[in-house]
Amino acid sequence: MQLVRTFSRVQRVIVQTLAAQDVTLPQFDLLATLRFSDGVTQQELAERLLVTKGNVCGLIDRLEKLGWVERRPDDHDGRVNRLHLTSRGRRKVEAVLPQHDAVVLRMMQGVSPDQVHALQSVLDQVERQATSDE
Amino acid sequence: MQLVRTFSRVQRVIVQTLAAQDVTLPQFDLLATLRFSDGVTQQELAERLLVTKGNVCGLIDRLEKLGWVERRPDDHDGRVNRLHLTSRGRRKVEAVLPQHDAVVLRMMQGVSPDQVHALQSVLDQVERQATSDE
DNA sequence: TATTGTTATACTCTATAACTATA
DNA sequence: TATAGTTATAGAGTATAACAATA
Repeated sequence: MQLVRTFSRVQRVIVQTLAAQDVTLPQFDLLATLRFSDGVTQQELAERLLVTKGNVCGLIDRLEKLGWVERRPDDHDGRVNRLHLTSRGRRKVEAVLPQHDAVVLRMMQGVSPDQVHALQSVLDQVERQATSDE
Repeated sequence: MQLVRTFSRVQRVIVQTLAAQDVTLPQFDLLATLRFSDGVTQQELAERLLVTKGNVCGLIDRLEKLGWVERRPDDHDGRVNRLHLTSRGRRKVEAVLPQHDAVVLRMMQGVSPDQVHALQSVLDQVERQATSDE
């Protein structure tokens, strides 16, 4: 399956690009999610990232140690933490995103707008199907 | 970037499918490569899988312990190992491949033949570009 | 009781680099 | 010397499961 091989190749390029900025893919995934959903709980985040709450806990530990993320207790529910980017964390993700996008764009060079459009609808379809598999 | 999110999603589904058959993605990658290139050296394999020879060494250690792969010394060069699937290994990969393909096909459900064709040319392009980035 | 988050354990994968044996 | 493979180390990520605190 060419599809899978190309996916792996693309991902490897992305991982390398992130590594050059000292971020892992799961970390970037988390930061990028927080950027749009500031204040989510760890449980919500685990569901969104498709990992267990135990793993999210470890991820956040590392990101908190890096000073990019912070836990704040929920006002109404003593069990819940709400997650927020620190200003350093926001600066970090804002710095990484353009480079990330640039790499993806570079890999999409030579793909015509029509093809991009077609790809988009294919991806929508695949996304729906992949999500329903879980 | 929708592209990246969908890629991750697809890969996660694939990893889960492989896990249900007690194979990791790197292991499957290696087995599938050996299936078509029986007798490659560890160095060649490392280049093909884009990991270091040290990592390939560990991967093979685990696969040898599972009885799926074996190292055989090269006849002419005392430094070289050539890698072969055992019969159990071949049975394993032949058992996993159809399920793997089925999952990919299922995710591609609802994508028209025209779109698949378009996707193919996009992937070719992306593949070329991604490879040149390294 | 159920849920949120934490902790412990074990394993795979990866990067890096020093090491050996052979060429 | 250069190359093929091995070994050591350290770290991230993941799965699983037991645990504490709160609801």
